[in-house]
Amino acid sequence: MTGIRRLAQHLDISIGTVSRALNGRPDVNEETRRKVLEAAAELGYVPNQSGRSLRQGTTNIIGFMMQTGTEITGQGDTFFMSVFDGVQTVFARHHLDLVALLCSSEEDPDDYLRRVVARGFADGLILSATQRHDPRFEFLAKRKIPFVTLGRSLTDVGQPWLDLDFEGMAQTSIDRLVAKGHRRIAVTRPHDDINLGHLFVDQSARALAAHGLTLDPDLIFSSKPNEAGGYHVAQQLLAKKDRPTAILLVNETIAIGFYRGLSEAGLKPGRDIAVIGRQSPQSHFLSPSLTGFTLSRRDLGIALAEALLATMPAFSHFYPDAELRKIWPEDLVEGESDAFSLPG
Amino acid sequence: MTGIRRLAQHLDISIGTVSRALNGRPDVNEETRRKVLEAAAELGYVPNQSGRSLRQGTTNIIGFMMQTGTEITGQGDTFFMSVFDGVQTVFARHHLDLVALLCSSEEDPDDYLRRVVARGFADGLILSATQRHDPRFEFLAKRKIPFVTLGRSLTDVGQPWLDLDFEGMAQTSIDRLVAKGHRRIAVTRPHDDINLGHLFVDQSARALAAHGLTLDPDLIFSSKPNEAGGYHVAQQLLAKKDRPTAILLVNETIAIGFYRGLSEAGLKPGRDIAVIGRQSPQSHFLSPSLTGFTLSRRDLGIALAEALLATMPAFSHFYPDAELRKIWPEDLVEGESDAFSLPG
DNA sequence: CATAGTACCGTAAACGTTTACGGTGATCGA
DNA sequence: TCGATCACCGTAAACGTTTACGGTACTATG
Repeated sequence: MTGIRRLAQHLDISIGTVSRALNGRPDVNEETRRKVLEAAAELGYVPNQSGRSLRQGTTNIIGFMMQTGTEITGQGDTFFMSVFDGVQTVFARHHLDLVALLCSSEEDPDDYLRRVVARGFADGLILSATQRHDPRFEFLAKRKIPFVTLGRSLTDVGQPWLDLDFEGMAQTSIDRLVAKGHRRIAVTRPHDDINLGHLFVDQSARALAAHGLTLDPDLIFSSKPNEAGGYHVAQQLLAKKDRPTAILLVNETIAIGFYRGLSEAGLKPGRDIAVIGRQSPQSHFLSPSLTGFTLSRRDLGIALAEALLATMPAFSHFYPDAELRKIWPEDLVEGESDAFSLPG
Repeated sequence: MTGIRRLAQHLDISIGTVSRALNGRPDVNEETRRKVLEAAAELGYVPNQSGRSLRQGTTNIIGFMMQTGTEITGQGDTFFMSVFDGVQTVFARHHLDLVALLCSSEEDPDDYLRRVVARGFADGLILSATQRHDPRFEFLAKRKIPFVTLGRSLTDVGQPWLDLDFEGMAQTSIDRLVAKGHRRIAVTRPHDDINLGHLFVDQSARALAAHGLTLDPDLIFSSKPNEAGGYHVAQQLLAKKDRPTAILLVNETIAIGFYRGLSEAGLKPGRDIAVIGRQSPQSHFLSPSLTGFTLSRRDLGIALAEALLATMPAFSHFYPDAELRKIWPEDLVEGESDAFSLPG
């Protein structure tokens, strides 16, 4: 005798009533409900998730898909941990659990997702590292699995998304640097086809064009999103004959390596080259201090969770006016790294 | 008509045979097995996990419990991502999935674990951030849930564990610094009751004692395991009248903040104070280069997975001689940060 | 008092698997 | 030819829930 049956026997009532009492159904006497809850606590009863989800086709789990490989690690770390925390605070209100679905670097992300969905693992999903053309979107849409993405994509199936304001960052940065007299400005972009790279580079080019300048294709540096990538960017940059006077770093983690690369060549950000990047817990301890964009990762996680729940029938009424598609604003924190300016 | 029943109907055989074919049972004709597998692939059939786990009481999921809070983030980031990758490569061989169980910073870890277990969420667990006295151990042992911990504890319920060699690191570091003439050596430790702090500090004291020296309680700095913690340690250290000439940093992430704190006061590691810490992807880009310990996180993950599986009846025969309790060796990478030495 | 309505509860089916058990036809040895 | 063995397959129960449905006792209403 296990589970709900044990509880029912202990109370000498039917399992149906026990279930109703526990699930807050109206048609159960408040007195018996009290007894049931009491006994459940006493016996440490927790509903078996397999039985429950088999019956209702729902798992109370939301999956956040991530890759465990070392390549993506650079941006996967503390950033997501903080986002998770925001997501959790929202989910906790609805008794939903968040788990990170860890796709091994050895497995194809699309295959992995297929498996997860077919198994009926989660009621909803959060995707990140969205590719420019992302087959996962259509797959999920076809199966009617609610999901939200952190990152826009050209593949649009009507799902909600949140994204960082890469275009705004590009625009603001370029305007700022041009105002300081810079004409030859470099940008970085991730090495893969992740969508944010396109957004950032394209907008940088447009912003430069608005000032009558062009983005030299030779000054677009691809880099892996980690410290080593930044170091490599510095090396590439230093090898150029006609060195740029300013650079935009799209990724948060590469600044550290980039600084190191510069300093090994005797160069200093803010004195010899203007650098604008993005803030992170690590970058706060760079010297000279980094001029860069910042945002509340926790708030981002909250918004992400709300956008997802707003599209799930069971929860949508809680979030009637959630922002389903939002470009998240970022603030520029002024540091010393872009102090370098050129005579008008 | 769904699931296995659909598949069976499509092939015009019974669901029992389909199930046996898919699960590799011996008593099924190889020809029919081929047909079943073919049809399964064609129709994209994947067994429903709820049904399966309800029946067999097993989930094929291993959970890695983590906290999402920002405090622990400092050590939760890239370190675990790499460990995950190693764990995954082992699990993939057995069709086990690894998920990260994200305990919100707002929830008590013990309560969270209780919930996870009661729900029958995972077949096995990996715990990290082990406390000196960790109630989770006894709880899991009582329920006979297989688990392995990353980190020793005073609470021993016979479970396998792997741990970093904090005592070895302390010993090696102290010996090395004493040989360079240092007498007044500071150490750091995590701010909470996590076990590794005790191991590290105690062994440092013993190692000093072996040289006839003592560990000044005033030179034991508690810090949060992140960059800000390191910065704070530097400030505390600089405020001492009788400043130590060397310091051991137990955590990987604090070096960056510590460096920054020193440099703001015009001090330089390796010139004004000897620093020994632990390597991380970030620390590679510190200047002067950090003398510190390193290890293969991926291999650690592999060993962790093997130790866990060795204690699970269904898999133990695959790992007859897995190391169930191992202190993981680390290598010292010599950098410039401990170049500072004192006259004999 | 008869009827309708209400509040509460028990019964049993259903979710999708796995697997013990039994059954069928074929092969084989005597 | 006949039983025994074997390879293979179908049947049905079971895992722990939820929930539609129906039933009972009580209350209200006329």
